Amino acid sequence: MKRATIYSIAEVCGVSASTVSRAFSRPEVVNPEVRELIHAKARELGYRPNKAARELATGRTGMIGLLVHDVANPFFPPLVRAIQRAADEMEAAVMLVDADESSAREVGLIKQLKGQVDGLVIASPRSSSALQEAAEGLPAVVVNRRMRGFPSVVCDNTAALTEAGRHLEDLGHRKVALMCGPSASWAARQRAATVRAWAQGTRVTLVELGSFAATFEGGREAARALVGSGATAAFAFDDLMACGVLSGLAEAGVQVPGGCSVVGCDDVLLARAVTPQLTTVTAPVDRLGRAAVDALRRCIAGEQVRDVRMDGSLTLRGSTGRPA
Amino acid sequence: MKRATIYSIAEVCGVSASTVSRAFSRPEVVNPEVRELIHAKARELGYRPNKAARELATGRTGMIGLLVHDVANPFFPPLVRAIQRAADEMEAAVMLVDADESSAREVGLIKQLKGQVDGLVIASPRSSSALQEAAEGLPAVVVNRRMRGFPSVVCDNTAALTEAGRHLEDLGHRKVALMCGPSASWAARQRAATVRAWAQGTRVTLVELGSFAATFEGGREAARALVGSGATAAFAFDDLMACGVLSGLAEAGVQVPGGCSVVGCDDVLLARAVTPQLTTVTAPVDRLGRAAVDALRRCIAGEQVRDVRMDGSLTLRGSTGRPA
DNA sequence: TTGAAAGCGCTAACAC
DNA sequence: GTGTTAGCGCTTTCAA
Repeated sequence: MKRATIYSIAEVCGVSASTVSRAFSRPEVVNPEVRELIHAKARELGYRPNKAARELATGRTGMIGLLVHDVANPFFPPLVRAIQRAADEMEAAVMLVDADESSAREVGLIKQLKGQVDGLVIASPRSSSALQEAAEGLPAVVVNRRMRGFPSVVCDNTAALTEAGRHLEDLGHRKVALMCGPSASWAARQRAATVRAWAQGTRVTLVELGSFAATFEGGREAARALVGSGATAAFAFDDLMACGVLSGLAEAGVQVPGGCSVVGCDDVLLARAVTPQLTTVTAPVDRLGRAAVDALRRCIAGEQVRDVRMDGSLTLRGSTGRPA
Repeated sequence: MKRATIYSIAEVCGVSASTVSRAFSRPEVVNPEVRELIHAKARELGYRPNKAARELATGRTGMIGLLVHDVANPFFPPLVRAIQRAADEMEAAVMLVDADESSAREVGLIKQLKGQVDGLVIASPRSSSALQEAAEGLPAVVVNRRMRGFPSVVCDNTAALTEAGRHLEDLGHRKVALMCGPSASWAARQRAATVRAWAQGTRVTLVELGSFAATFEGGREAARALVGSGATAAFAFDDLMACGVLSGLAEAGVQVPGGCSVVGCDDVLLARAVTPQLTTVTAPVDRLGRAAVDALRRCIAGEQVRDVRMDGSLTLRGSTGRPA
């Protein structure tokens, strides 16, 4: 009682194995009647093509790798889900690998992945030339950062962050803190640059704090720096940090938004789960994931792929308000 | 300039391909000198065994599937990470598939996975006979629930929840709410049963609310029910729900823990990110993941595998205190 | 439109 | 210890 193969089907249908193969891979070239017969029998026998055999013959695995910096960071799971869905639609399976926050592991993982996947989506905020080198020869796209040598799919937060700045200014804030993320992070640099650019030519004084780790703890640390800064509002690098800031401020007895307003970035689940809920920049995660897979598909097909950028949007919630 | 194969190495070394194959798969049976030569040349040529070929020959893929109900639920990412690490150590790759919270999708996914993986870790809170049927013939273990027909690795929260109950009683609570999770969830039933059992024979009156969705929103809904209940403390099904409860209580103007204490379960990242931080039952996620992979390995090897249970532990934080 | 046949890279008897 | 050989299941020329 073995699994059905093209041979067993061929036998049942009285045709050759190659015809069965073609009935699936290039249906249009086989006689419609024969094709239908083959499909019918295949279904009946529960035929499922053997991926390994196909891979061995074609060199294609039907899998795409997804390298994430740290699955436990709340930004990633929705992205993983989105990528998975998109891959699903193109009949590809996703092999997830978590770099465990270690850039060193990343290059090892990529090398392992090579030959196991047809292409790679890199969702890692840090760059490294070692990483580029490791991915050499493997079609790959980078998501949520730009990186030399790879097509990228990024969320552009410029407009939304600028809007957030104006929002703070409108509320009457005149001294705003910028709590920077890790300088190795592309997104952190981008966001910081955006906020600085916005502050130019406004009546707002920008106080730069940090950098801090892009973690909850990093945010608590940032809060301690924030308390003495005199700022009445603050941009956190991301929502995770922003939540840490909320926690730190609460501990210091500072009301939010009365004593200090806080703006996050990404709009992860967490952002809605804290009190007050975070004003933040919402990233179009589903679209990012879909675009990444799509770009990768084209990479694999050998097409030239252009960078994709899509805008984040400002989402106002309870963590911003008038200074007391 | 093609990739090295056992043949190219064989040629360079002046031995047969089988010897090269053996030098890797069963090194002890080949002449040490020859073996070293082969390994040296292999390294030099950058040889990486072709997984597809091996799979085709052996029938083993070297991959394990990981079916999660919803990666975006904060409970899962750390588990995914742990499983991944453990799999890594046994040279297996993890294929993650997200059921997108749909039990129906789960069975489809399992069928797809079949033949692509050597075994399956099922991390899904809902049972279904369809699921069992789908996994028929595929070595599989279930994590964080028990399920007929599969070995399971679960966190037993009985002791810790009971301890939490005593803690509340000691603090002076006499009316405690139990906010039940989805009745389809094994964990929800377990936890509810534990809390009920604890309440028996104490001076505490238990008020059962729900069931509610195991989501943040479900928690907010639960909070509305909680407010009118007269309870001064509440067990939430899990941390996510507990966070929703905090949010709902804040909205209703109820202080935590002064107006109402809240106990969560799982100790996800979120639990520490909210204010006040949640008193909760900490699950040994890393050990759960490791045990699951280990059990699966043995399943695949054909060994008889027994259920594994490990205890959760009570973690006291700010969300519990004396009733005002 | 179909079939025969070679081959993808590796493993696993089996014989030496 | 080592080589020979026969597959694993599929794709893909090439002929018919």
